[in-house]
Amino acid sequence: MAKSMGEKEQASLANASEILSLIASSAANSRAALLAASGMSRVTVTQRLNVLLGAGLVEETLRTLPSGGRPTRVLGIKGSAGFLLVADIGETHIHLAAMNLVPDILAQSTIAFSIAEGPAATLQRIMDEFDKLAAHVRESHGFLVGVSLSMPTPVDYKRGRVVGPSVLYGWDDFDIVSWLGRHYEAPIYVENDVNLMTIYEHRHSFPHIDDMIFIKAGTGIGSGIIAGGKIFRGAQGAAGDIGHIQFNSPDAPLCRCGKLGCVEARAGGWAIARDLAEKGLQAETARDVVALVEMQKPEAIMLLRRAGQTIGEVASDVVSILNPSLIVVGGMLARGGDFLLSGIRELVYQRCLPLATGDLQIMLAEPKTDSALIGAAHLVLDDVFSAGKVAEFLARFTAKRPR
Amino acid sequence: MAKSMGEKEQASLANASEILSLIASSAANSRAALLAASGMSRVTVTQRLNVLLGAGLVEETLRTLPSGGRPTRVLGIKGSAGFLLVADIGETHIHLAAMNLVPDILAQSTIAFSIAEGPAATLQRIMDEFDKLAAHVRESHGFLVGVSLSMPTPVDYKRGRVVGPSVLYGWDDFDIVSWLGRHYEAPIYVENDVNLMTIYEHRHSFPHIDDMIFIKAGTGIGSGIIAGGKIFRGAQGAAGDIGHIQFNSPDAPLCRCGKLGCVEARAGGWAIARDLAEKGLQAETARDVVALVEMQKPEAIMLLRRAGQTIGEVASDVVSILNPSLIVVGGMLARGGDFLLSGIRELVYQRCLPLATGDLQIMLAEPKTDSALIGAAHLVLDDVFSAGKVAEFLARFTAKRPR
DNA sequence: ATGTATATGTACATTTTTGGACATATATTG
DNA sequence: CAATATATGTCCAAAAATGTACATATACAT
Repeated sequence: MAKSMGEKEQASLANASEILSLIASSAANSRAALLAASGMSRVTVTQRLNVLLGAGLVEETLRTLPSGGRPTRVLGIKGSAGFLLVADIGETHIHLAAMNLVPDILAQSTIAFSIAEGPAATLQRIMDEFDKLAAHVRESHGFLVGVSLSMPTPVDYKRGRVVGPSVLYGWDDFDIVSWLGRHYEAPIYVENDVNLMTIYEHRHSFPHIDDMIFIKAGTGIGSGIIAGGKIFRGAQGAAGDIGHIQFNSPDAPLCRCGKLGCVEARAGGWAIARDLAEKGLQAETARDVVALVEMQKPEAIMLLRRAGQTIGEVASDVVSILNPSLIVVGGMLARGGDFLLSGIRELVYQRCLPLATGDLQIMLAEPKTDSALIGAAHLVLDDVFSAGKVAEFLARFTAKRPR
Repeated sequence: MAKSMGEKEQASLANASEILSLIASSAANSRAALLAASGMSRVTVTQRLNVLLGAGLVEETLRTLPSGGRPTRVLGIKGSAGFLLVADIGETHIHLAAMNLVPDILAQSTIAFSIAEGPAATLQRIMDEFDKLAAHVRESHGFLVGVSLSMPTPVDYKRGRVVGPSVLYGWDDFDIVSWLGRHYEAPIYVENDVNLMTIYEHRHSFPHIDDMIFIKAGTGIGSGIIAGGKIFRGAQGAAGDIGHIQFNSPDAPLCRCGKLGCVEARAGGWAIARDLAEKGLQAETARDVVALVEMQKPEAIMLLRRAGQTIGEVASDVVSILNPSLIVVGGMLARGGDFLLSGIRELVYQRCLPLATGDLQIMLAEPKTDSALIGAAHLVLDDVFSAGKVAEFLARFTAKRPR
């Protein structure tokens, strides 16, 4: 009898997948909205929702919506229904975290990273660290929902690996997803850090904007594209790679990529530091550049503004091509205040047609260290709860939780 | 009793919407595929499909797929289940057609167009001409499914109107969709011609390519973007407007838009004609330019190749930003043979990172006069049969057809 | 406090959908 | 030609979803 009960509930959970997907994707956050969005009858919605509430996957939040009558109870995924393991691989350090499904960071740590170690050894160290982090949360959040890695390089998202020659020698074409997949019974995601920061900005600050660009101006220059409300990756996952667009000029500087006159070689943090050093100022990194700007050094301010103009030049191309309604500028250089931004705005308004700039907003991102990490969590959650994959999630949930 | 039968069939038709959508969108073209795609039981699929077959909306095509057993009968929308009225407004002429749902052209005509007439008078003349065309097909294709207009200007698709100052003085912000909507009981669509040509290329020649660009090189220069398998329009419908991206150079020519050094002012048909005329050759239009190239005039060949390089320069920006897997080049200048194409390829391969160009194809479109018209039809059909709108289509179908 | 509006739960008869089981159609293979 | 594989139709009992009616919860307005 107990078994048949278990089976029954399992079956019901499987049926509740559509409801779960709607709630998780924020497509519907109340019973009434579920009714409208699902097209199912009230009875069915109630039943399936009750299954989800009973299973602890969904909860009624404290928030209610005024309605002129009994207030609407707002529904949401229960943050503690599971946990995620995410890691942001930088050029010198790896930042790791265990997160709930909100997603909030529950536990985090940082370990050193050396490219020389190679992918397998590095991934092994990440797994070891993940084990420690998981130990903190496994009791309270029982269920590993997904694993997600942020990479400082181009990533072919579909194939789950780093592509193209990049700062990570030896990682090119290493099948990260398969390697990690052998050790976890949860889906693995690998994505480029700029795309993840873009997802964070979109999901966190501008969820209702469908077409936007995030520009990361740090050591290098990169961007991420939200098109029709979703991250746009292109054929190889290389979309948004604006750092190596070239401009002709007599003094075109040599870029790290071997070409002349790339945006990055003109406006990247390393390029500004190079130019400052030439002028006798102490600067090696993007952080140094910002420090000099904060110290009101006129050379640094001038170069940051000029970098903004260069970025504005590509940004104006992006605006002409994509016609976004918002450009968010983040990365270390964006912490240098409005000098960068005003340079960007200047060029965009100068070079784009009024049609494209009429409703265009250009603004700085709020400084946020963990944005790639949180973006990596959103990536997992969006995929796992997507219409096509909720069923799979529910199957794993049912299999793993204690009966 | 007869009435209750009618109601019954009507109700069944409404239920068949999902099946219809799957067939119309080519997401499933056989009973087995419908089973898999819909998730419904075989019995239900059979029943609903029979309703659609009975109503004459869907048919078994003559084509079968080999299966190692009884061959799969391929299903498709019945072309004669309805008709479309489409018009392609050019700068001097309007090309109109009545089309079936394949979509094929059933009847067509061309009328003169003068901008001075203004939108209301022009639309009235289009409607008159549509009436004549509809007379030819109403008997055999009873049901007006949709009306679609191709415009030679930027269009805000969502708002259904021409936007921005353009060659169509007086049309800016005129609410075309509402105006026509008062006269037809069918949905009205208005879209930019380059986007429609892009849709045609995608749907007709490259349906399985998800990320591609169509560049129209004619009098002006424009482009359309397919991102994730769908046309991408941006916030105001101005995405793909590459003709007015500027390049700095000492000799930057003045553009029609008032800026200096736009792509169009360097490589558009009018710009090449201008340069040829300066060299003493007889040329006013893009067609003249191509004629001179076909006559092997070295000046014309040189300028066409240089135009290709200029277009290649923007194309390389587009590739860096969007990472498409295909660029198709069409428009009048594309009929000048490979000179334009080789210029484009040269610059793209020179300026883009290998990651983005590795799997990139760049090719000429097949010359096709009606591509905007057919694209306009695809636009209607894709929307009308989309998951969210099939139900509405079925309701109109049921209401209009004779009982 | 009372009335009204909206949100939400539940029992039950009715209608739909599903899962098999069984039957037939039409290829390919030997 | 027989054997086999896949495609497809249909009957029927079982399961699921729906519509309806009735009941309760909680806010706002008077």
